[in-house]
Amino acid sequence: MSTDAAHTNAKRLPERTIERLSEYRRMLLECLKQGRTHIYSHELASMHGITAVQVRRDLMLIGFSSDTKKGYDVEVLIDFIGTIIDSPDGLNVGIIGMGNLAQAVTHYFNGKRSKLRITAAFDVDPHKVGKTVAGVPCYHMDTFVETALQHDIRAIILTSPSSVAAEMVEPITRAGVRGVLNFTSTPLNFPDDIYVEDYDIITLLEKVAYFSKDNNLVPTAADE
Amino acid sequence: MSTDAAHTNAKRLPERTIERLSEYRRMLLECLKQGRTHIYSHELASMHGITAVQVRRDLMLIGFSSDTKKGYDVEVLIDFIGTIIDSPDGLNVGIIGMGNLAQAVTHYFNGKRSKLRITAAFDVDPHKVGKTVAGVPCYHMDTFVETALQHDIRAIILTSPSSVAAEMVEPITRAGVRGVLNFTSTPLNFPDDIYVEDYDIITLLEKVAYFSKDNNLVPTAADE
DNA sequence: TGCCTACCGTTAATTTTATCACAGCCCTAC
DNA sequence: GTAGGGCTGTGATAAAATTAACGGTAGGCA
Repeated sequence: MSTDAAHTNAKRLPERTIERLSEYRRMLLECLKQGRTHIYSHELASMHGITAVQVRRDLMLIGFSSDTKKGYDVEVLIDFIGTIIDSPDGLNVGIIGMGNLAQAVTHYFNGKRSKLRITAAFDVDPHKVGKTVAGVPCYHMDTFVETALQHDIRAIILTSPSSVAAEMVEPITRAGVRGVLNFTSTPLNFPDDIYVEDYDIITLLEKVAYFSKDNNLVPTAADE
Repeated sequence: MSTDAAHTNAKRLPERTIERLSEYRRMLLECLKQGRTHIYSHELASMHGITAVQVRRDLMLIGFSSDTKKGYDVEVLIDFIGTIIDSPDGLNVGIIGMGNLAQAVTHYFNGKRSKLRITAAFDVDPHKVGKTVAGVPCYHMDTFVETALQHDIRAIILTSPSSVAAEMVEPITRAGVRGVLNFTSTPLNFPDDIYVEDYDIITLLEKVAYFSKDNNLVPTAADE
């Protein structure tokens, strides 16, 4: 009764499923490049270190089903995943902070087939503003809202220094952005209707370090 | 019978809890810097956009408990989290591929109080090998195994090009590394006793893009 | 001092996510 | 043809994570 789509039987896909779909697709593109036309669920699974059931379940969730028992048609599946996770007309992405990380991200995109386009970068460094950095025009942060609106930017990659990250919330919200990938180590309070993915590299590394330890258990009912 | 600690009542902490603990700590350090001595669970919670119950539960899981009702002692909690997620003597980290991403990661570490030390970088570019890049000595990838052993490197940040990522598995395994943070878009098959965290930036961005869409629901039992 | 508020720690319930198990069917081989 | 094997799709089950509920108690205040 509370969802705005309560009258239809619609369901939100699990976040992990979305991540895996993205990974499946990239693997499938690789397979396609190698001339492969069909692939079994267990093959796709082992490539990702997961189980075949997981793959089939994910595909079931998006309503994909194979018309043959010779595995999934690679090309068809690629397109189908695209209908789920892509926006039909693509989606413009802006990036705030044009340092090493931003340049790395931008370069990652080169050569990748994707409906995502990084169309504008923002920085305050006068050496970068007005130039094209890593193939993306760089604007001054002061002009963020109007430029973002001009470019119809819907998602933001935030790579500014953590110390100024909080100041970005207001302009990002005002520019009508719908999703934020936050590389900053500052948790940000956006309105609920903006999707935020916090992705702090220190946290990740500390997590890896924790699970790299020999002793990563915690005593429970045990006493001295 | 399979765990080496089966005789004690020990439990593995949830992955999410580890991530949050890392985030709590960084926030607490920030609070400490601002002269704050105590903090309530609901304050810590709202800073991270989660609930107070979640915070209290996480702290319960690691066996932390406050001796007062005036909130948690910031400094004490910081140290306690450290006893859980840090290795007592710190942990040496190596980084493979010294491009933009690696330099960004390395810079992120500067000024952060952490038991993690990036002590060696590896690349194949002769312009980088033998020099100090972002404060870290850079060795040739050919010398990886012996150098990693010398430095007692336990965790690896993998930022090489995806196309050669698979070739890194063997030397990393051979060097006795226990954890890998894989920024590559290639899923890697390490032995089970090596902890791997796959973090592909394209996947993340596609996820953000998906949840940025207006329509991210999937029909279930609904028909035409 | 003694009530009252509000915060903490913990158990229980719920929700979400992943795994198991199996029915059905296409494909292959004979 | 047709019997058998192997792959898919999915209901049932289990595991993981989050959220709710509540008793206990320190601290504030009259």
